[in-house]
Amino acid sequence: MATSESRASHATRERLLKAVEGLFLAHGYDGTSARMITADARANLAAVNYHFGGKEGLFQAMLARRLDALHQERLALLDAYERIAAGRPLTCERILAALFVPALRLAREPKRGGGDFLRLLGRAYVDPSPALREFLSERYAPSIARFKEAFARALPRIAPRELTWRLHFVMGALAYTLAGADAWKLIAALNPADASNDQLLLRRLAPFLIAGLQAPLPDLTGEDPIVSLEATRQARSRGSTNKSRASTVPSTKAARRAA
Amino acid sequence: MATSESRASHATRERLLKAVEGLFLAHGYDGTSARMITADARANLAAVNYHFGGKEGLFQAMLARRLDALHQERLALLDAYERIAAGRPLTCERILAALFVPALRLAREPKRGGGDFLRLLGRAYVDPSPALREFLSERYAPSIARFKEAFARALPRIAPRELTWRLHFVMGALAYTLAGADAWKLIAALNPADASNDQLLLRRLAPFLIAGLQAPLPDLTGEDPIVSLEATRQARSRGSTNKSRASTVPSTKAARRAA
DNA sequence: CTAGGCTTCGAACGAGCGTTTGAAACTTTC
DNA sequence: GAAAGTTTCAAACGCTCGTTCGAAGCCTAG
Repeated sequence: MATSESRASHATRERLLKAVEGLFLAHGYDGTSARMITADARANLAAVNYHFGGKEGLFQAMLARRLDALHQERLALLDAYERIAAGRPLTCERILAALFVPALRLAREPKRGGGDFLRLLGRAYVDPSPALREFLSERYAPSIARFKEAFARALPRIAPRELTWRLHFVMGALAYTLAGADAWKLIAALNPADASNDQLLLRRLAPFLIAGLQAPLPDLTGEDPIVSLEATRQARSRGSTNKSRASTVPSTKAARRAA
Repeated sequence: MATSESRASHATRERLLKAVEGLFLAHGYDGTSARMITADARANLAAVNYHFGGKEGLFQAMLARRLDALHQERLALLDAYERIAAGRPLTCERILAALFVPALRLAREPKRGGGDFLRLLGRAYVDPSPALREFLSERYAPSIARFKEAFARALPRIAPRELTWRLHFVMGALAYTLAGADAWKLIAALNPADASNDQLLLRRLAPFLIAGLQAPLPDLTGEDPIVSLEATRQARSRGSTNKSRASTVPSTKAARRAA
């Protein structure tokens, strides 16, 4: 003990983490190779395995460094709210605030999160690689469980099974919207006071998520009310623009015969 | 001419398209290999190159088959709305309806879309592979341009540059939310009348997107109103749960020394 | 100054990747 | 039923992947 994790500069470690952060954002897990990372970090190829045990370990360390802080603050905020509530169930608004206020705060802290934090959150949420999916779902399962419990007390009418799905949806919509909101912020690049956009954005997002959480269970059994009031006839009767469109994708057989 | 595209059964082509659809949904572009696809489709490895010219061509053909129909219906609906409007600008609600009503309709048509259509839409939108990103942005640029033009007429106060960003955000939020809404639908797996959930979902999403589109330009210049009303003190003063957390990710140096 | 633990380095390994090839099998046409 | 065209097949190609290895370099403590 006390040997590693402390003394030396670990400059290479830091450079690798920085590099993999940017590359993961741009290319995802499968699209980022160890050689790309070490080239970007100006480190030797073997450094990934030496410092992190492999590509998977490097990505997990990068994600843990960013997301541990997020879930830590989320739980702290949830604790604070529940202490204030003194036993009574929290409102959905409060629980949602505990979910995304820390995300916004970290996005504004260059040290623990940074400007790309929200985009990183979105990427991590949608990346299909099992190495990341398993890591995230395992490591943050306790945090998710705490929030699920809070929602269960706030929404006693929703069965636990359904609540699991809805919470999953909330987390997804949150990550997705925040990730999108990052591009949003680029709009105000000229104006340095871009902060309140986040606040406005979430003020609008919250009612949407709350409505979704409280939505009635599927017992309306209506025939098919969908899309009924919206132009059922137009798009069908008209042959649309024209049908020459599909030819843009070559069928390749013709291409090979030509050669 | 007239030789290909028509006569034979093309059963292998169809099986490959079906297989790549499911595999892309589960593993993304980089995570899906040609060998996985041909194994799943019970076809020879070379079939991918014979029928589609390569892995990239197969993915593009699969996406084109699903998304061409979407954008075709979107444009047809936009045309219909503009014909009714007779020169006057459309409302944002109408334009948004032209964007996502076709998506919902295709999701309910097993032939041209299918139950996984919305998830496929989301995956396609977030996949980081250049082969897909370039293809999508090039092929559907005209469609996007048409909608941007419609929004520009509906929102004359928003500068074109900003509108580009906001439209991009709308498309993202739409795809993301619809993709999330698919998991949503699994809730009602028991109940076959799960249709109106989509409608409800989009009824809530539309006001959110419209508010975002019409949001005032960043001129509030407030100091830093963010997160001010939400628990600035609690999460900081308290050391949160405990700091033993980070040990779950091994530093690998210790692991290697132990061996 | 020297010994010993970290860290870096170049080189190589086996495995899996997308793609190519030429022959075999099948289908269609006359 | 032979000829021509289309599709399938097994095998191999060159390449990149993540990982491993032993030697060399570096820093620090004795």
